[in-house]
Amino acid sequence: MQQAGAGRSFGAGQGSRLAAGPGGETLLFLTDEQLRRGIEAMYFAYRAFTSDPDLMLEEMGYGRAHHRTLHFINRDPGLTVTALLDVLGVTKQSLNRVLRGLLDDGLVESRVGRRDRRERQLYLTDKGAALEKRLSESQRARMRAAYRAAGPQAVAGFRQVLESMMDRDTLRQFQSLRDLPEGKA
Amino acid sequence: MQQAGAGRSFGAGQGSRLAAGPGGETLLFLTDEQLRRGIEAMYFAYRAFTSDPDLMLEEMGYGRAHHRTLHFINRDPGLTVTALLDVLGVTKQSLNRVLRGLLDDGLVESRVGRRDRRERQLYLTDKGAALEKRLSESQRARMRAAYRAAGPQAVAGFRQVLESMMDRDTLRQFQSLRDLPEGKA
DNA sequence: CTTGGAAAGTCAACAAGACTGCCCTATTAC
DNA sequence: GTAATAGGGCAGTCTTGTTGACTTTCCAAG
Repeated sequence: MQQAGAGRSFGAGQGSRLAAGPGGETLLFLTDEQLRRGIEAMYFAYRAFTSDPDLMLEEMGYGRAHHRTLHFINRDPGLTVTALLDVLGVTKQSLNRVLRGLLDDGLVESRVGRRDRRERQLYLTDKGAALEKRLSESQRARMRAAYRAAGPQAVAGFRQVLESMMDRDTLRQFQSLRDLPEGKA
Repeated sequence: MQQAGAGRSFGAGQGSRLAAGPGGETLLFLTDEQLRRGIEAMYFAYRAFTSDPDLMLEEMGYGRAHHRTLHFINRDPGLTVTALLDVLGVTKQSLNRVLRGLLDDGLVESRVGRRDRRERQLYLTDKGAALEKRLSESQRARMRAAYRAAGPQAVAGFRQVLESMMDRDTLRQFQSLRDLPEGKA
């Protein structure tokens, strides 16, 4: 094992100090330099994180926006365009161009809403699901490897920090995405 | 305390199992769903993470590319254009437009290299340093709050996972950035 | 039943920030 | 003296985001 650099990580033990606060809780003193390292780690990791799907997408004329669209339709089949707009945080026009491409290429299917016939409910076709699977599997593989290399405690910490970094609305959005539709592999 | 959602985090204790591997090392069994949660957390957190600087930048007609440029010039004053190109991972032409803007607006200064007069060494002006400070302080504040909310162990885990997520070259780049120039506040 | 408004789609125009390819100068290295 | 390197500039393209304006479809309240 020993995935890239797993052994000699530079965690919180390097210059940061712990102290008991007035209420007894543990406080962390972090230097600006340590925070900056965290910022840079975030930048580089995110870049690496998106690099595998980006390569596949580029080959077939798609971009990151297509990936995100496929991802959220896959996670919540039948969601409306408005719901998708909300989770992606982009404008209708911006999404529409991407969505039209996916519809034209037969990766996504748009059905008239059952409750409200103005709404369009979005589903992946088999072809779309296949691409989504390819894309997400590459990211899962990277995430899995990182998790394995860093260990269970690190995984918990990773998620805690990421969640704490979100602002209220984003966190709410993230958490409302909690429940998945079916136990798909 | 209790920054947004810090308390009820969904770390590794929810469905993941630990087991002793053949060599005695601890193994983590992660479901695809848990990995997907990690992927989404990364997406939402990164978006939140860049949102504060993005707002400031937009007000003054800059973009994220300007931020990154200022960041790396600030971290390593006097670095050459090629070095900056390398760390940003973009093309010369792409950087050039951004860099020209910063030079024209008097945020960055370009001096002829001392060793090699073909090279241009880049420095922030006072004005540039002031903007960089504003931008990075907003991100440091967010990072600091997240670290405080999540705790020291979480911080270590966060960084371990991020590092493990980088591929070889990215990690090398990240780690070669290790040493900072001076003890600036 | 009509009308107001919401949901969705479409068209046009624009900007940032990536890209490629090509050309040019200054300077260093061989 | 020539080749290679560092950098800059110009032209054009692409993706993905943005506004603004307009239409169609459709539900629901008057």
